[in-house]
Amino acid sequence: MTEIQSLARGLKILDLLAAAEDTVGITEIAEYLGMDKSSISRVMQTLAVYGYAEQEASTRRYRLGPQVVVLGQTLLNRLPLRDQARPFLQQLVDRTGECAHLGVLTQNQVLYVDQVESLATLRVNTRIGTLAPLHCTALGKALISFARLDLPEELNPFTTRTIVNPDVLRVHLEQTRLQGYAIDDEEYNYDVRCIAAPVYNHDNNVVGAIGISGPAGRMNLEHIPEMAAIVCEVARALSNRVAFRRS
Amino acid sequence: MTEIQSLARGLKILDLLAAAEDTVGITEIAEYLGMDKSSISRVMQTLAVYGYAEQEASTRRYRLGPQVVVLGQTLLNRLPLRDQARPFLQQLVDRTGECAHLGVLTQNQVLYVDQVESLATLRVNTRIGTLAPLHCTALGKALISFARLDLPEELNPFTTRTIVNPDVLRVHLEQTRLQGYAIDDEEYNYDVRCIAAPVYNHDNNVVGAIGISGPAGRMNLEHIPEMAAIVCEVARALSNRVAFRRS
DNA sequence: GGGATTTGTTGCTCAATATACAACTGCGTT
DNA sequence: AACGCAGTTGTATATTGAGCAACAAATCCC
Repeated sequence: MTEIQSLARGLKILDLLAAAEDTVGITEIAEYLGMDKSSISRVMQTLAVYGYAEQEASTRRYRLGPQVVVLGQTLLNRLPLRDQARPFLQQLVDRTGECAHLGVLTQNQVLYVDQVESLATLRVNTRIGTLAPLHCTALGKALISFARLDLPEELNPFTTRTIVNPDVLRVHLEQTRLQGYAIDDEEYNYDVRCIAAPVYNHDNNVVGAIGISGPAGRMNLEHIPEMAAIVCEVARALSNRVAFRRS
Repeated sequence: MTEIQSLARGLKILDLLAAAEDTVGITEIAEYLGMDKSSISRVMQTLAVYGYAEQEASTRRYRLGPQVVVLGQTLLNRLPLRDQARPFLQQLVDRTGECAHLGVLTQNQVLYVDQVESLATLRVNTRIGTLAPLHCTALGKALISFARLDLPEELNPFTTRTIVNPDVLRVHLEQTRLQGYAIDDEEYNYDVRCIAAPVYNHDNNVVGAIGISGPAGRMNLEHIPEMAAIVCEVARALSNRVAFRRS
């Protein structure tokens, strides 16, 4: 694996620009990458020429450029699942009162590609474009368990409830498969529970997962079965739609 | 201006991946850039490592990776104007029945950063993430005329109505400024007319523009004044909101 | 089914080029 | 007004990325 260093530098800088709160100066970037600021200056000029970065005229500092939006939306618009899922996400919100999300598998992570917010004052907001781990989110667990994928190598803990033992996780996923839906019981964020179910295409491949997230108070353990039933029902309806099956 | 070539190549490839309908093979890319496929192979590996491209397992061809969504959404979420504008765009749709858009200026182009669709059967759909020229779109003309920016160097024609003469455009923009709103009268797309007005912050700087787009039939010349009045009113209300002014 | 063709990956060499240093410019500060 | 700080530009050198060629793998096509 030969990695092209100057390209990799540029991409790392884009990541850095995204992680930064606001604009970033060339000196900071140079420090961060352990390089000379003159080199970074030229990298930034290149990124700017192609619209991936933008220099603020007044401060000469840099931020992400419009081209990243163009690319991001291009990819999102290319997911037909996304348009199809929208009304079903809305239905989930209407029927459960919690925020609904659509996730797909990429690079051993879940990518949240759509979201419908609930009207509740206290609500969970996972923005579109978020990447999250597979082993401790409901969407992620739905994806790996129903698509029968391998476990991720690293099972990092995020809360004390995160399942970090591969054997325990395997059993848990088997159980998930049997019950037809996945649950995240404060395994990624404290006070947040999620329920998710898979979406299939006409070849019976898992193409994504939809689910709801809410505060642990409302999503308490006795409500979960009925909410899960709704999630499963809507996910099944969406699968039928995706697979061109009628009803 | 010293451009870093290997980075530039990577960025060009991202643009290419976005322009492509579906996946792209390495040979095609190499041909397109006039390079050896081995070199491109390594570029693609680098892009893939950082999540900017993704290789389809079955065909070994490449597409955009999830990271571009992450970056794109990061930038969109960083625009506070976007969240603030949403209900005002909705109001435009409710009151005019046409699609409403929010645009900001970047790199001498308008970037469409939000959209609310109308319910009409025949409607104009300009997706988020679209970049469009300044001189022949209502949003673009609103941005340059009210922000008193220089004209773009190139005034490319898109329809027979596109204004390509700088002097004519200057007069037109002056008129736009006087009447308080900008019009695109089939200057970018045939059968589409748009109306837009600027949004100001508390320093009285133009931070964006909002407007509506519809088929020329409904947006006919006698309806435009009343629709323009609504656009101006809503844009003013949004400006007040943005500037923390009350009412 | 199997040879042929197309497509993507890897090893290796050499020339192109990206890097660091240093000098320069422009801003803001004290 | 002088200083200090941040970003840009010129230039020499060593790194590194490009191309060639061989390899691997998948697809085509008879």
